[in-house]
Amino acid sequence: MPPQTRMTKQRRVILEELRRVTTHPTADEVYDMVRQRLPRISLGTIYRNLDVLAESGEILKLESAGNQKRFDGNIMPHAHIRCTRCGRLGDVMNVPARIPAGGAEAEGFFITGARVEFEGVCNACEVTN
Amino acid sequence: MPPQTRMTKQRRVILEELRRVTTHPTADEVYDMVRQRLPRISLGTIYRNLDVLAESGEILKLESAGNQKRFDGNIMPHAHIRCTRCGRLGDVMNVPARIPAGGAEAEGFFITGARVEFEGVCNACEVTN
DNA sequence: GTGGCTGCAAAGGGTTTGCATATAA
DNA sequence: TTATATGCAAACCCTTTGCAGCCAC
Repeated sequence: MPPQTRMTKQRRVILEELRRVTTHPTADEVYDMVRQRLPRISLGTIYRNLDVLAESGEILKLESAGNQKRFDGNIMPHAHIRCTRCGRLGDVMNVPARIPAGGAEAEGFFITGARVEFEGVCNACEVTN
Repeated sequence: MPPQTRMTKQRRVILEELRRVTTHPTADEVYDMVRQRLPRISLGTIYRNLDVLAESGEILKLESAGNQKRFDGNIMPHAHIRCTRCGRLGDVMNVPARIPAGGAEAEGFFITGARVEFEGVCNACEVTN
């Protein structure tokens, strides 16, 4: 049987902080947020809990472009918009159905484009299971 | 004025190898490919040239999900599909307009989903220019 | 009580960079 | 000739991991 998980103080606070914001923080940003309530928590614990919480479906580990992974306490499927300068990730609630060539203002961003990425399992991986 | 660039042997071979394949290699995969022709090239040179070539628009640095960046010698805009197991990135030429709930076989992948990511510049970055 | 969890620190993987030398233009 | 590019190696950033002690259940 799969190992049990324990709702430690650290895990609970990480989850609370992630649900409190809509900013899709990186692991070190979560670290800063949580440290204000649990000053002795370690970055390793942050990473371990983010993985556990993503694994159990309580948060989303965002498979988005960019150097650092970002996390989302809102598990409802929704699209994101990424700032190509600073990497900030915003939620997309209302976006014009058509983005004109010059760009469009929406969601606190000047939107310049969109990208579709399909995902699946390639034949090579399907064979080797 | 911007600094001039020189078409060195290394840069030319990197570009040729990238145009020869449709596999969207990572930097270290490019390294392996190029080393067969230029055994003394260094990984640092690979990274520097991939950046220069992407900057000048001769190749694409793919802003895709995943840990490692991937590069594309085909600069025509086109969508990609990523293997969630091994990270392999394929070109999307023909995909069913509708992916059924169970998934669909296409492009050498078993496609399970798709993700849209908008991109632009956030208000904070627009202000600080 | 005990197995999962923590803090700490070291290691890991991918990428960038400083420097002396080589070379395209 | 000379500024750009190279090879090498060290540094860098983000993330993962080994370990001894701790604590949720």
